[in-house]
Amino acid sequence: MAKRHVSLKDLATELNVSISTVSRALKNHPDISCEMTRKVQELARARNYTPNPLAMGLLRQETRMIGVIVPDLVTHFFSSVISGIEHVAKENGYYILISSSSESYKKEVESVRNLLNTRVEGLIVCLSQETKIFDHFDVLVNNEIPLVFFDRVCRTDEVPSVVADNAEAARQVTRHFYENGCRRIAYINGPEQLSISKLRYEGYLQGLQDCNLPFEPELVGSCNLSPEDASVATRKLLRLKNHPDAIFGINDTVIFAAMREIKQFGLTIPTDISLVGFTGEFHSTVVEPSLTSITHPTFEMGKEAARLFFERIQHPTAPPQQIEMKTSLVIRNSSKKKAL
Amino acid sequence: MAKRHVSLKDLATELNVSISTVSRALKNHPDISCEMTRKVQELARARNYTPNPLAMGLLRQETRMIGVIVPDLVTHFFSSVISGIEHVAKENGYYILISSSSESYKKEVESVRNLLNTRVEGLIVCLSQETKIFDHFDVLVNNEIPLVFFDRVCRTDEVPSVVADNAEAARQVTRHFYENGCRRIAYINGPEQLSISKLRYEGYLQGLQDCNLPFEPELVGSCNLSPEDASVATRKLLRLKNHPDAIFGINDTVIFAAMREIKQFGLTIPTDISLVGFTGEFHSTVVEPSLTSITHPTFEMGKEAARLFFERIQHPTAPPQQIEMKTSLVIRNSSKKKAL
DNA sequence: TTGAAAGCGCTAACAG
DNA sequence: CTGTTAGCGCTTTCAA
Repeated sequence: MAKRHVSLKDLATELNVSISTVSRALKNHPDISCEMTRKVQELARARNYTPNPLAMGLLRQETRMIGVIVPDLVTHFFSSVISGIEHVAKENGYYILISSSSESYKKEVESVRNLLNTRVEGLIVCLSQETKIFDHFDVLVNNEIPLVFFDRVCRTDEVPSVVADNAEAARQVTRHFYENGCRRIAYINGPEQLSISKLRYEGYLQGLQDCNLPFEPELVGSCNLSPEDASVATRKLLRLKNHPDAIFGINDTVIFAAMREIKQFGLTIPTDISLVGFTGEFHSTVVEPSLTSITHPTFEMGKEAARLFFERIQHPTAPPQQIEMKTSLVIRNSSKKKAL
Repeated sequence: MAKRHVSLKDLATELNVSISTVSRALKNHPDISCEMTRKVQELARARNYTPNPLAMGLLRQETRMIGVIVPDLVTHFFSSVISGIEHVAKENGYYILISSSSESYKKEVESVRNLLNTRVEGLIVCLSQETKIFDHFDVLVNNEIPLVFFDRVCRTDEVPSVVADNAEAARQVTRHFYENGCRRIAYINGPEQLSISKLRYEGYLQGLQDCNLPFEPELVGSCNLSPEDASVATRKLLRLKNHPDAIFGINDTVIFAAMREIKQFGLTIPTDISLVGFTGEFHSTVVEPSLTSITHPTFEMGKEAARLFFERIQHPTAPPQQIEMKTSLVIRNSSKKKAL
């Protein structure tokens, strides 16, 4: 802050009045004479006065800051959700403080602590993939500090959350495969503790039932969400005596890795293996073949999360809502079997 | 902040000592008896005391927050740079306040104002593509408020900055094309006011000279950085009576759009047209053909920017450095002409 | 219609 | 070794 900002005191001194007069004049308090009010406001503008949020924060016990914890900053999904959060936050005069957990439980716990120490007014969080224990949110829940989860959620009976219609989407994908002639439909899941893993897996199973397809355990892979691990899982599927004719991946990273492996294995998409991902990536359209995928309204998810957050600020004890965002299956070339 | 955090006063009351004693004990002041120090620190831990940064900020006139303004949040380049900034900021106990200008001059100006009003200690900025006037940084420069530019920069004689070796990289790309047999090398530039546009264009020209290739104005396109505009620019190149046999794009968005257009036009990459981008995208490897590209050390750029920022905090009036990051040309399939 | 004073949480100079 | 006091910028009683 180098050169100090001008304060009420500065204005007061210059006008030879008291600080409280200036304070009141600035907010058009009826007690103050029009004359005075005008003079003060004029000077304030001239001197470029803006109230010091630190002082206000100290006084009102509010910082107008929201802490946001995401597993990473660089994937499209998270940066896009953050963008949505930022949008609504800005509308409400709030700033967001972003912290990346790098998919690490330990860092997530630290981030919660640090952000609270910074006196954010609450948190919007997407769980790291390692997180299996949820105690670190006790402080928030017990003290009625606003908390909202998105995408990867927990404790939904106590904490409001925003999610995609995960199960339904996965079910739809499975049926889409079936309708395109696939009969050995594989699924590459994420870490089992993640809500999205559970739900998308369930949807997959339901989809199989819908189509009267048998469930075959060998067709279900899983991975932490790294490209490397996804490649391993894909190769395992490819090496089955009877490889799948369709693969559904839990997210972008997984499906792009799978795509690479399939090509490298010498198989053709979609002729040999159809592929569908769960992604909002711009790049779905730029890969070859273009990728059929379930598309999140990511920006909207961020906006919803922020909206829930502000509701929480208003009514910290209201029963927690869960908002389910509709996804849509965008059909491109990776799932269109040749002549049908 | 719902339930108030515990304060020094709370601890003092509970221990029946003065606030200053508690304050000193907490920082192991030699004046305080071991006995007292122990007792205080124990209680502080038990009550989960953490100093209130608002109070500290007010007192010390520092907020430990850096404002970061980027053109957008969702492209890999920016989210990755932000990630780097966050990393170094965290190491120094600082938080970053992110604001997106959405490539709009007006929003950039607003962001500068808002962030300063929030009392960030300084700004790290990448200019919006619309920005041609740089007055909004006067406040910072004149008041010695730390400011660092990255990637798209201005006023480099007054403000420290981090950039890629733009000209050199573009020159290298041009030569790479030449060495692979291309003779009609096109370049799709960004808005001319951007430093990166100027420099990469210069590099392109130098490259042509190096190879003794004539400069042909019709081979230079330009666009704002949207996919749509990039497509238009590409189509214009493709419709030349004698279309280029190589295209270099100023960034990811442009080159991916170009890739799509070329395919749609019925031409083959790299046989008909070689393609090289300026990108750090993971997706370079997933498109078909895989994309040869100049790769930024984006995360490192963020770290450097933050480092410069902290130097600036230390020495606000030191002569401004410009750090040039080495890029590297990663050769993949999009630029390998068949039999050479 | 205006001013004085207290207090938000903290530190530091000054007393004792 | 510990307490008192002032002050960072602001709002808000309470007094005048």
